[in-house]
Amino acid sequence: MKTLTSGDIANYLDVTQRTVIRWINSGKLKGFKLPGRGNNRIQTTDFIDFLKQNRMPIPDQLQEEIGPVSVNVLLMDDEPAVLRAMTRALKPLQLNIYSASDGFHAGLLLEQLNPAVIVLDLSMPGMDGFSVIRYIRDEQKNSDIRILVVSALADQQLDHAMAIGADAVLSKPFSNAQLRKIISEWQ
Amino acid sequence: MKTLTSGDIANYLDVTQRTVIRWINSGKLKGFKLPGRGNNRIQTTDFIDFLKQNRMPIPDQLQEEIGPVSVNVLLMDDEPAVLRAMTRALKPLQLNIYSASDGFHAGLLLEQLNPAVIVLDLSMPGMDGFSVIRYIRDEQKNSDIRILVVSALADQQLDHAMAIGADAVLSKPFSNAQLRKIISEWQ
DNA sequence: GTCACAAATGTCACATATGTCTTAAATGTA
DNA sequence: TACATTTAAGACATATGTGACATTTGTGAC
Repeated sequence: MKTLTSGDIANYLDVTQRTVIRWINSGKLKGFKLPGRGNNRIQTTDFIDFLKQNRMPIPDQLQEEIGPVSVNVLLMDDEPAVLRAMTRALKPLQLNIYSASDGFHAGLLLEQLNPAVIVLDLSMPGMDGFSVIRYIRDEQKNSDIRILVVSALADQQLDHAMAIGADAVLSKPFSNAQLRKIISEWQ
Repeated sequence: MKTLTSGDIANYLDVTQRTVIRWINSGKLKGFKLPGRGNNRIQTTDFIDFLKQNRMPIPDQLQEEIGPVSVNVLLMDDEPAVLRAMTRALKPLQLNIYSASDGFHAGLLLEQLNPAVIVLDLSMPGMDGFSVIRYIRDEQKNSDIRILVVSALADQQLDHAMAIGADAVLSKPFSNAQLRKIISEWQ
């Protein structure tokens, strides 16, 4: 179990150790206390989660520890043709692109890949797109996932998607360039 | 009696061995001393108690020590009423019962729980029950999962389910006793 | 712009927990 | 047995948590 001290994190982020301790005590940063006087230890993975959740850059030294991170993108749409088109459109971005055409595989891949980005069609048979967004946003473990909603539904529905946690929406039909632009901005 | 040395614990917690010895000597961590020079030994259970008391994370390697692995059962059916009925029926068996009423949650829970048993309705909207069976049987990691198919479809379909990997089938409607009997035989 | 205000972060001192280093003895291993 | 490795303990160095207070930052009103 690799852990960091409050001082380590203070150095990483160029903040005072005092501040790190306050984050820990207020629950913003997960950690645990040694039995002595309560010196703090933070697991590296928890620290990285903390960084991702707050959209903070990951220090170079930590990048080495966790190895090269593969950026996974998960496309959810019930039309295979749309999936193929989006895959082609995103190919130049050098990401690992996976796609699911039904709810079962969407759920499977979401757990397996822990993707950085999800492109979600709101209207898939047997699966409520809104509940997918809600699920992701309620699971703090997944809360650093970026969600792009693509749909042919009315603007009102898209607004609702944004309200419950989507990071961006795109009305169908859209161009490859539009899709690429949004995704690439999240790298 | 499985015991740990001060060095073992130091490694587990990413602390100095010197610190572990201080915890033991101050009574914070329960242990006993060998007659020679007083080298310390700590029982695994005492160590785990210590971790729990101080709200410290339990290292992965020790997870197995803390008790029997729970047996998870995953029910997949699109009708909540059926899920509730099956849950009630299986309650006496003392299992951890989870249920999914759509493909998305079915996939999620399958990955999360790594269940020992799956009860699968073949006809769920937006999800092909046969492809679920095929998926599970193709993934060797999941190959020890028992699959019980419940369905109102014709016998021919049930035979096909058996052919591609189901362990048992049950025609709807069925009794609580029938369901319990099959699941309990798999324990 | 600037003014005010609240919240977050920084500074400092002090007691103490933890780390470092060394050495001799115990334990592991063949 | 003989050798390698681990261990406990002392002495000292360093890092840590806390409280009280100073400073900076973000925000909205004017």
